[in-house]
Amino acid sequence: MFSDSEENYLKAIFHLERFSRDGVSTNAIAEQMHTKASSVTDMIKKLSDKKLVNYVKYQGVTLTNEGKKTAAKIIRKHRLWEVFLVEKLDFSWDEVHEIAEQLEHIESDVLIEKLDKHLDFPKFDPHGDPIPSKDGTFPERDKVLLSEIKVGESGVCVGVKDTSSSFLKFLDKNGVALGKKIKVLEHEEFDDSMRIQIGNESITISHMIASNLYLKTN
Amino acid sequence: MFSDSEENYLKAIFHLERFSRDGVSTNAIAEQMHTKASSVTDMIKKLSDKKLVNYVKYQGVTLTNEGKKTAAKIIRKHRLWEVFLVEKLDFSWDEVHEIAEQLEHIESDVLIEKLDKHLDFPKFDPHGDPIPSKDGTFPERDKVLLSEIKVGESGVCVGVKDTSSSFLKFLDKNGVALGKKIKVLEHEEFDDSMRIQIGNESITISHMIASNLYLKTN
DNA sequence: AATTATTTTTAGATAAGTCTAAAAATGTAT
DNA sequence: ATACATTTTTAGACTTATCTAAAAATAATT
Repeated sequence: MFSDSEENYLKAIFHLERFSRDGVSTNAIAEQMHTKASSVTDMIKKLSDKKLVNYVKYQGVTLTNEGKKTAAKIIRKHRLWEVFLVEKLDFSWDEVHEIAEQLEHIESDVLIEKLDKHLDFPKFDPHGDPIPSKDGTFPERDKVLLSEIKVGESGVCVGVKDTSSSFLKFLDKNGVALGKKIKVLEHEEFDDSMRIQIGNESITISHMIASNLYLKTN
Repeated sequence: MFSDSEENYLKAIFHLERFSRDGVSTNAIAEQMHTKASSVTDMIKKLSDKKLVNYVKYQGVTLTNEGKKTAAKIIRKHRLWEVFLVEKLDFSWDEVHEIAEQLEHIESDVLIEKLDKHLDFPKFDPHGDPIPSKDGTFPERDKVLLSEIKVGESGVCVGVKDTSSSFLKFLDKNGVALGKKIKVLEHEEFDDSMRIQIGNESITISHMIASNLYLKTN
């Protein structure tokens, strides 16, 4: 249906659209895709011809409904494959991104529905990100950044904001994982660092860390 | 490492090499790949530059050791994915080829070893074809074509020669599957058709069918 | 408002993979 | 062995996706 490259652009625009009120800029896409602005313009024109984005010269792009649906489908595939890699093949959550980047382009509707079933219809991927349903809707979860939680309160870790390998490795090293209960013990005004309880351990984390961890508080 | 196209050519040459004493001809490759002879020549030159095939103009090609190793690796991936699709995702054996054609190009050594383990190190794919090991060696199985088996003798179905969807569908329809016991009841001299016992049924099959089914006789 | 800086687009080039049509080499038959 | 047929290669063109460098449009600053 669409080339890998087209799919990657759609995905990038989808992610960028959530952080920009109006159109997504050419440069923003170029940075996200690690490519040059001129290449982006070329591709945007093609996507526009195919009615996947709304494009006005010099004004950036937005996804059409068709574009959004297509992007959601790719993200669905990516995240389902990530669940597979972690749950079934025993990968750790910081190793799966590159492989899922490849697997997300495999074309077969039957495959992805069977995979979904095999994984027992997961709603969130190993990083806590929502898996869109077949029709493109994202399940919502009321999650709060750890940095917003008051001393004495606690929650369960349900996701990360930053998904870089180095951050995920840091979390693993400190016993932080999805499903773990975290309690805020202290909050240092000066630098917004926190002491938190996780299992039997109590560790100190920087604001940088706390503002990239999502908890579900109930 | 190699492009999808290069990998597909290597695979095609690998399969063709087993049926031709000397080099594989350009036309043979073109037919196998559903492409034109001129395209084959172009690709052959590239593979030759990369030392994956031995090429002398107008003389056809043979795979180098490196080429053979690479081809075996792709076939390994293809067949492991086929096992996954049938065993884990509940596809039937006639539906998996096209999807495996895509999955075989996913690049990750760790992935394929973890998949192998997840599948409990299978030696044969759903069609009974051998899965090469990591180092490129193919497990052997002493199998005989059903057409070679004498009246009164029996064996267990372990593979097919033709793997076309229409043939596999025919087999399913007639209750033939891997692991099924088959006994030869009659052999018609005139057209080499056979009456065979499979489970409680007895069916008549043409020579065309019998010469595309492998049995293990013991 | 005019100038400077930044962003975006265009123009032209390159690489991979494919094709058609024509030329060259090889194989076959009288 | 000469002529015909087939196979293979070459030459040139096309598509997709990318790039650099220059031009055009927009944004920012004095």
